[in-house]
Amino acid sequence: MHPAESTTPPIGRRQREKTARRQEILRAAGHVFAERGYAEATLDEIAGRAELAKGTIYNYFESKEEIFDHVVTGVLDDLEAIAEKAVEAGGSARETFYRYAEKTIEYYRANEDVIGIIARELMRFQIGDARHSMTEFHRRAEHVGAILARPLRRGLRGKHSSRPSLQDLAQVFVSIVHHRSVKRLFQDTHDQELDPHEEALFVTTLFFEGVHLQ
Amino acid sequence: MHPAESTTPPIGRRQREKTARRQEILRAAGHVFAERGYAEATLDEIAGRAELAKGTIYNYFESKEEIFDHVVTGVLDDLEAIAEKAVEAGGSARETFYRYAEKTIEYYRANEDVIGIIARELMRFQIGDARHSMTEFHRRAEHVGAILARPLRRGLRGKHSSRPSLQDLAQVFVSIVHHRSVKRLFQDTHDQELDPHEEALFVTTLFFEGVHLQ
Amino acid sequence: MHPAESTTPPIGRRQREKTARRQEILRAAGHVFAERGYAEATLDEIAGRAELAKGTIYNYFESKEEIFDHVVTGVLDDLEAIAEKAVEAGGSARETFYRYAEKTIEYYRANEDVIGIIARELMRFQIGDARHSMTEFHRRAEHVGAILARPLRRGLRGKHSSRPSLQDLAQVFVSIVHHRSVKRLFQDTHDQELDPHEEALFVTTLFFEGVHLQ
Amino acid sequence: MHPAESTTPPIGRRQREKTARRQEILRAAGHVFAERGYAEATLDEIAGRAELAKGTIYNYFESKEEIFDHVVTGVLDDLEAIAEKAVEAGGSARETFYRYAEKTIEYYRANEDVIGIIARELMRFQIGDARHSMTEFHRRAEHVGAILARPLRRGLRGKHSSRPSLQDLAQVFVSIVHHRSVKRLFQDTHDQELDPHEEALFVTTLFFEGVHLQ
DNA sequence: GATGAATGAGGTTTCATTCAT
DNA sequence: CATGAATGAAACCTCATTCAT
Repeated sequence: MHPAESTTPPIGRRQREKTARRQEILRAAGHVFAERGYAEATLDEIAGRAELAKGTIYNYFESKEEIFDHVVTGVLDDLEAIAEKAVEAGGSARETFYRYAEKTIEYYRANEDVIGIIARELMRFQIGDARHSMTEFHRRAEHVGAILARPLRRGLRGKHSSRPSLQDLAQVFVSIVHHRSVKRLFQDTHDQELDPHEEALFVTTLFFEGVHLQ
Repeated sequence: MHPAESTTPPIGRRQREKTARRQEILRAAGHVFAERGYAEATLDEIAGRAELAKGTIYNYFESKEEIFDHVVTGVLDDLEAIAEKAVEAGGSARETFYRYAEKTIEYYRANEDVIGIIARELMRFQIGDARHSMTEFHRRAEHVGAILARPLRRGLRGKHSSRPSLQDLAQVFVSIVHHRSVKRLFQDTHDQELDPHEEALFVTTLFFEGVHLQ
Repeated sequence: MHPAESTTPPIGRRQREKTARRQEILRAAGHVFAERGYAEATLDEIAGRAELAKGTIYNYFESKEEIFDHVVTGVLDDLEAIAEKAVEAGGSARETFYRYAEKTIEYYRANEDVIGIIARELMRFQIGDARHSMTEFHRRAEHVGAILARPLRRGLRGKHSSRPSLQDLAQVFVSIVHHRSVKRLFQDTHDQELDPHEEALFVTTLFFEGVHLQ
Repeated sequence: MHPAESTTPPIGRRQREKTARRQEILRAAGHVFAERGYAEATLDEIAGRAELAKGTIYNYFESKEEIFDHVVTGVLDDLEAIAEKAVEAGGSARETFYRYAEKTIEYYRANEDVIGIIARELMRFQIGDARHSMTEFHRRAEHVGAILARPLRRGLRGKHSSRPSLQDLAQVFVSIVHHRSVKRLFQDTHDQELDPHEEALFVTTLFFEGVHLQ
C-alpha cells in the first residue's frame, strides 16, 4: 500500500464525503426553511438538525442565501426533469400533460416540506433591491412552460392566436397543477382529496375541455 | 373667516386627519413591503417614505405586523368585493366570470405594488409556528371561490362530479387570473401583453372551453 | 362688579386651581409610581389617571423626575412632621418614641401605596452618576434621627459611649419602625398583624429593654 | 510541553472557561447595577466593563433580567450561608448573633458594590405587575430570620408573647445589621465608623439589652 | 392653559458570519 | 476540517419631552 494513500485517501472519498455532507446540510435546511420560512430560519437550527456545528456549514456554503438557493434549485431541477421526461415519453399532448400532472402531483406529495418553500418563500425572496431569485424562479417556470409547449405545438389548431403564446398556455397548465397541489397544504383535512391519478385527470380534462357549461 | 372655525375646528377634523395619516402610512408601507418583502422591510424605510418619524408610526399601529395585516386585508377586501359585484351583476356564469376576470386584472394593474405583496409575501407569512396569515389568506381565497361558485351552480351540467366541488372549480379560475396577472410583474417587457379585455376573454374562454385540441 | 374681575379672577383663584391641579397630578403619580416603580411608570399612565393630557403635565412640572421628587418629598415631610410633633408633645424619651412609632405606623398603613415608593424606589433613585435622591433621603433620615435624639439625650445614662452617637441610636429605632411597617406590605396575610398600639409597644419595649434573655 | 496538551486540552477546559466568563460577566454586571440601578444599567456598559461585545453576553445569559437575578441570588446565597454558619458554630444566642453580625458586616464591607444592589434595587424590582423578586427577597429574608430564630428559641424566656414571633424578632436583628451596614454607603466620611467587631458588639448589645434608660 | 400628535434617542435582543483553537 | 465563542450591525419598539393648534 502506498503510504500516501493512508494519509491522503483516494481523491474520490474526500469528494464523496464532502458531497454527502452538503446533501445532509441541504436536507436539514429544507426542513427548517419549510417550517420557519427563510427569514425565521436560523443557521443554528439548521446546524442542529444536521448535527453539525454552525461554523462547519461555512466550509460547505458561503452564506445562508447560497444554501437557500441550492435547496430551491434542487426542487426546480426535479420539476424540470419531470416535465422533460413527460415530453420525451411521447404520445399526444393530452397524454403528455396528464403524465406531467400525475408525476408532479406525486412529487409535491412526496416532498411536502420542501415544496412548502416554493409555495411560501420563493415568490418572495429577494436580496436588497434585486428581484434576484424571483427572476430566477420565473425563468425556470418559463422553461417548464417551454418544455410543455412543444407537444402542444403539434396538436393545437385553429383559433388560438399566437398571443397568448403556446408557452403561456402551457404555463397556465403548470400553474393549475401547482395551485391544486399547494392548496392541500393549507387544508386541515386531506381526507376528501383525490388521488394523483384522479387529480391529474381532473386538471387535464379541465385544461383541454373546459368546464362544459351548456 | 368664521372665528369659530379657527378656534373650534369642525367636529371630526381630528378624526379625519388621523384617518388620513393612517392611510398615508399604509400607502408607504405598501410600497416598502412590495419592494423589500416583509422581513426585509424596515420601519425606518416606511417612516422615511411616509415622511414621519419612526416613533410616530406607533401612534397609529401597534406593530410592524399590524401594519402588514392592514395592508393585506385591504387588498383582500377589495378582491372579495370585486367578486361579489361581478356575481351580483347577474347574467350567465360565463359573463360573470368574464366580468370578475376583467375587473380583477384591472385592479392588479392599478395596484401593482400592493399586489406584489400578495404574490410574494402572503403565501409565506407566519408568526412563530402558526400558519397565521397563511390560513387567513386561504380562508379568503376560499371565500372568493365560494362567491364565484354560485353562478356556476346554476349553469353547470353533467359529467362534473361533486369532487372536485364547484368551489374548487371556481378557485382554479381565480388562480388562473392570479397567475396571468402576477406573471407580468416579473417580465421585463410589458409590451406584448394583452389589454384587460383580451386577457379576461382569454382566461374565460380557456376556462369554459379548454384548449380545443383536435 | 369690576369687569376686570370677570376676565381676570382674583389672584387667589388661579393660584388655588393651579395648586389643586398639581395635587391631583401628584396623587395620580403616587399611585402609579407605587404600582409600577419609577422606571416602569409612564407619564401616559399618570396623565390617564389624573384625567389630563400628557402635555398638560408639563405645565405643572418640568420633568418626570421632578414629579417623583415632589411625591417623595411630601412623604418625607410628613414623616418629619410626625417626629417633630412626637418630640414636642414632651414626656419621657420612651413615651416620645412610643408616640412616634404609633403615629408613624398609622401613617404607613394609611398611605400604603405612597410608602411603597419609599420602600422600593427611593433607596435606588439616582440620575446618571449622582447619588442624587439617595443622598437627599439619607439627609432626611438623619434629620429624623436628630429630632428623636433630643429626648434621648436627656434620659440616657451610662455605658453608651459617644460612638455610635445618640443620633445613630435614634436612627436604629427609626429603621426598626420602618422595617416592621414595610414588612407587612410583602406579606400575603395581614391577619395576624398587631394593631398600631401593640406594634408601637413592641418596638419601643424592644428598643429600650432588649430581648431579655436570661 | 506535552503535545497532547496543546491539541487536546484537558477535559473540562471549555467548561472552566465558560464558567470563568460567566463570573466575569456577573462581576461586571454587579458593578454596573450597583452604580446605575437596574433600569439605568445598559448592556452596553456591562459589556464594555467585561470587555466583551454586547452579543457575547447573550451566549451566557438569556436576558438582562437573568443576569440581574444571578447577581442578586449570589449575594442572597452568601448571606444565608453566613447565618447558617453562625448558628452551626453553636454557643449562646447572643454569641451566635454577635458572630452573625460581625461576619455580615465584614461581608457588606468587602462587597460594597454588590450590596448596593440589595440596598437600592432589590426592594424595588418587579416585572410587570408581579412583585417578583420582591417576594423572593422577602422569602430569603424570612429564611435568614428563621435560621437565627433557632438559637433564640433555646434562650428566650418570659414576657415575650408568641406575637411577634421569634422569627420576627430575629428579622428585626437582621434589619438592624442591614441598616447599620448600608448607612455607611451613603456617608461621605467613613472615618468615624466602628470596626466590624465594635459594630457587631454594638448591635448585639442593643438588641439584647436595649438602650438602658434609667 | 390644554391637548395629543410628533419626535428621536436609546434600549434590549437576534443572528449571520468570522476565526482562534 | 470541525468547532462554537465572539462579534457587531441592525431591528423593533418605548417613552420623556416638545410644540402647533
